[in-house]
Amino acid sequence: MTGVDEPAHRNGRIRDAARTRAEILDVATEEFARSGYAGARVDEIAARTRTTKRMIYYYFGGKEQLFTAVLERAYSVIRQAEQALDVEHLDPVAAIRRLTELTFDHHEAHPDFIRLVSIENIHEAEHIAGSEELGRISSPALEVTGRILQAGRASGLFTAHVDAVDLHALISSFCFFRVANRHTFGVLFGRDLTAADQREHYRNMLGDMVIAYLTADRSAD
Amino acid sequence: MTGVDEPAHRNGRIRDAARTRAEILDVATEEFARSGYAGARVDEIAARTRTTKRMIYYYFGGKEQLFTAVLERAYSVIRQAEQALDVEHLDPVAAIRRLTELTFDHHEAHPDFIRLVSIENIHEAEHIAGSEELGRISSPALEVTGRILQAGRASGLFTAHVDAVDLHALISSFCFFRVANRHTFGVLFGRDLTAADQREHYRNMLGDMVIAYLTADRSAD
DNA sequence: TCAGTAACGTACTAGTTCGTACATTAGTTG
DNA sequence: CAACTAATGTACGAACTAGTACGTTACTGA
Repeated sequence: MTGVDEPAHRNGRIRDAARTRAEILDVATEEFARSGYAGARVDEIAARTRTTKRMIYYYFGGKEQLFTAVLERAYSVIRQAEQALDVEHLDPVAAIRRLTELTFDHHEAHPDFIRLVSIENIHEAEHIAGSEELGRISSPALEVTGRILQAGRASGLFTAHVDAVDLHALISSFCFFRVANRHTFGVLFGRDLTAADQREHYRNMLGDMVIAYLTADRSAD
Repeated sequence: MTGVDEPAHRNGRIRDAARTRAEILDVATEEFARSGYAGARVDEIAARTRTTKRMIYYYFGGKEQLFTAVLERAYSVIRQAEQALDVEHLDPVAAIRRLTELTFDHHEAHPDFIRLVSIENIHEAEHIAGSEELGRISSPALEVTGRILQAGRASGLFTAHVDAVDLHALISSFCFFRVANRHTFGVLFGRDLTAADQREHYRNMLGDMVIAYLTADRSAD
């Protein structure tokens, strides 16, 4: 029985540019994340799609441009999720904790994305350099953070001298490290930072730390 | 004029197994850090030493084993530096701040090491897996941290529920992220986390955060 | 001093990998 | 419905790359 929306042609060949493109991106994301940029094989990516290598060059031009496209899509997925953050009704401390937990959860849920970021940094961000698109989609998340910080300072609760970018770096650091470096950390220190039964522990730890930092007594300063 | 300790042979060829081995490791460290495991070229490494590719296979057996040797040496260098930490005479808060700054400075000083760790995590630590040597040399640093934490808790200053491994992860996270992800972070948020004039700012920020976390008022718990 | 061995160099190959020339077919539009 | 174009498939090649077969030379110890 053939699918209702997939007309059976002579050799099952249908034409759907969007689907072919998307399928290539899906498989390429996995392959690049698994093997790194140089380690990924164009032939292997092609073999795991329903199309051929020819189509990768047809749609993307080459391996480099394919990797760039993979990165751009991966970033936009993450940023879209951040947009959904709704904390304006919460008090600053609760809002920061919510933001922290959202970041934590997203890193946990997208290990492939994290690997891609690691890989792109090995290559000194050369594939996304000059993409003002990425700069643009990154700022909205910071604006929410900035408003929370302002509210916290206005109410006298927050005392730390950080802006939204620094705070974002601080929060992302632990979330990123915990997932990205879990393998070497496990070998060196015998502890799995991503063990399921420790998830709440680390999630709370990060939240506690960020709140403690922002609200610390600085009367001695 | 020839060097005093380099006897001039017919074709300037001298034999020094230790030096040849070390030179290969030096060049391989750079090359792997620059290009990743798959991106690194054995021929390129050989070309940048005073010896030939044949010697890489003679001393290390192959590309994989060479990479493993590079990682093992890089880790042992870092750990040796941590051994030098002398904080037993300081009060717990000052000791933690000192430990934090040492970690921060070491990450800043060894970007190649950080890249190697990123790369090894892309490969899920397969090259150092099973090296009990690395597990052994990692623990001494934790013991120092553990003693500081104990002293801090004993004096009632430290209230946080973390052990040495968690604290190490916390501190390393920011130090690592700041160096490892500086390229993509720069493109996305327009800020260079490793800018020289911001160094003190971030060094203090991390120290403040760790201290705030460890000493936070937990009377509400 | 001379035989043995550790250290080293050259030249080559088998297999891989990115990319493309060329051929073909499914939709689409006038 | 016939030309046209977007989308697709096949087969191949040039360049690269890890690894090795084979030969040579410096050092060491008896």
